[in-house]
Amino acid sequence: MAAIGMKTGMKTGMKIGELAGRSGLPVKTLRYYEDLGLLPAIGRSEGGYRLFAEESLRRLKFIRKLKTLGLSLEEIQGCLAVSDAGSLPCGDIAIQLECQIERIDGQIKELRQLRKELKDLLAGWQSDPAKDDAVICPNLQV
Amino acid sequence: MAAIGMKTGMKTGMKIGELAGRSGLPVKTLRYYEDLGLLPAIGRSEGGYRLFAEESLRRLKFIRKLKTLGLSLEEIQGCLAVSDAGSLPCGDIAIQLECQIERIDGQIKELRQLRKELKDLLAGWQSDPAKDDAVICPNLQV
DNA sequence: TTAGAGTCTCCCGATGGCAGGAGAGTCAAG
DNA sequence: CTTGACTCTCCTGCCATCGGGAGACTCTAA
Repeated sequence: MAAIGMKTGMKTGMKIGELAGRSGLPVKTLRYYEDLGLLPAIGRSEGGYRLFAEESLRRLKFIRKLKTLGLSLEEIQGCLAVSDAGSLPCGDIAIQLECQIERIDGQIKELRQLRKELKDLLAGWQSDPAKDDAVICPNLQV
Repeated sequence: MAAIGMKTGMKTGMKIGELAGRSGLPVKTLRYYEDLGLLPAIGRSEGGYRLFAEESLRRLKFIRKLKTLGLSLEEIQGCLAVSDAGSLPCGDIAIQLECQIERIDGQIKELRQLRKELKDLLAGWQSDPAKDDAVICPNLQV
């Protein structure tokens, strides 16, 4: 209690709109994250407004970064839990990212397989085949 | 009205259960397709049961084939509409399949890009970096 | 004091392709 | 006639990630 007008010192938290503006995320998203436990508020104002710490900005950047890397909110929550427990989450994050790479590899493999199938099919495609009432499209062996 | 017991000749359509059994698809799916207009029934029995023609089996094979190739039911419906209009849908199907290849290429590209990003990130990963209170994970530039 | 902006909770919608179930009617065999 | 299998319509849920809006409340600046 030193001086009057301690605007910077007496931070009691920012409201959700400010956090939205500063983070660039919609208010809805922030509420959603808070509901999930991903983004804890430091409390509520007398009127019931969520109050967030400056720290939340860092947390949001972290969340969005992992999201752009393809992690689900649930996986991100796991990483954050490690961080919140006090230890550096780097190891756990690395594991998640490696899992993500494997998932991506699997997806790429499937897509390539499918692509090959399509290509092969189109390679022998007859644009104007003899009409065959026994099939809808003579190019498809169904 | 020739003979009695014209079991094979007097086909008035099969009920949904038979079609399900013969096509290997769940009843629910068939009803869904019929609701969408993908699989028209030839009518209803007195009791209100859907009645399907033999033709429906061919149609279902066609649908499932295009589905395994990654087309949406909406796209398949487009192909079927051409067929139903009397012309061979081969050309339109080929267009859809080429679109599908392009989509797949786009997806593969995105996935590869993402994979590269992840790999690069992990390449310089420090499993036990110096603690930095300004970031949650020092390996992520957020 | 009052207007307006911000915030609250709660509920619905959307995407795609069905699955599960309730409650009621239909049909064939015994 | 009865029983049990089949079918009908209609409603809900799922998977993830929010977006939109209603109705009520709070806060701030003039």
